[in-house]
Amino acid sequence: MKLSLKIEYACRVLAQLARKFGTPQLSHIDELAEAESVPANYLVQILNELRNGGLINSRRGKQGGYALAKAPQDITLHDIIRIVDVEMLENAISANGHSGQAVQAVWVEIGKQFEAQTRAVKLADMVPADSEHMYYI
Amino acid sequence: MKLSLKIEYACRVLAQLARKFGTPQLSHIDELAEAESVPANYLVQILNELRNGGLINSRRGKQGGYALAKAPQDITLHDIIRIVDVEMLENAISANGHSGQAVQAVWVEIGKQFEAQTRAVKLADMVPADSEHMYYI
DNA sequence: CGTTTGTTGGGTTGTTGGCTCAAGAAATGA
DNA sequence: TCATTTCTTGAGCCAACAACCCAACAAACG
Repeated sequence: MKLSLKIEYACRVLAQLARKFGTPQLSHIDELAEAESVPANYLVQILNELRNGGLINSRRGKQGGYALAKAPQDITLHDIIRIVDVEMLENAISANGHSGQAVQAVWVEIGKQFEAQTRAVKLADMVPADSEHMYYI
Repeated sequence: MKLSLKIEYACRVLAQLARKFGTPQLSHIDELAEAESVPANYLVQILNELRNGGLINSRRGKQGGYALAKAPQDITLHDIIRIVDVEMLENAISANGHSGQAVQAVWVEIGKQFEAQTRAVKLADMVPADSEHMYYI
């Protein structure tokens, strides 16, 4: 399974934000970039998309930063992919050629299975167990 | 689920060859390219990889052409992908950053599921039912 | 007002998927 | 043996895109 760095980065950064969920603490870009080994200048774009997608909130100015907008149990992998790399979920295979229909049908089915799996995975599943700051339900 | 055109082409062309499996007929490139709407010049490469991968046989000269090397029931989608686009099966996600391990684990699992599905699909499943030339078992 | 943070939009750059082309080798048959 | 047909091999092209950088701007706060 091949995936874009963008998705990988988004998952890691969201997992990092999940650690502080429930606390009033905000994380800023440089902290996140440092903690999750993501280029800060690229992370800017990803965070913007995640905010526009409604997964995180942000505040500007002093004491500004980012925080999850929902509980880690309420964010699925599907949500993340849909926001940062929707192309991965679209099934772009054509039905051209004599065998196009039959081949397409097989791949559509595989695509459905994949989508179902992304819906089953929660952000909470991607937060390391040894997380120091536990979020309280 | 996003996939390369190369895989799409390979599936269609193999499905086309599957129709003639069991007969002594060989298909040549132009026929295959025409029947499955694949650029002939590109198809050359794909057929070479499939031959090197052991899925098809070829003969040069007059009355030359291509034919399946195995029965359509004995070729899996996994075989096809491994030969023409192995990258799709490798899981290239890193474990960098504080949350890298946990995120990687989730994706490795999804990758395993995907691989299992590709192993379950046979070339025979991609051959249109309305195929004129039926191969005999 | 000045500093700190996020916001926005525009580059840049290297890689590669998809495709083309041409010279060569083998098989056939006349 | 020669011409024709087919596959074989290797090289090269090109637009598009992933990944990343940067600078000007806006708002929050003390």
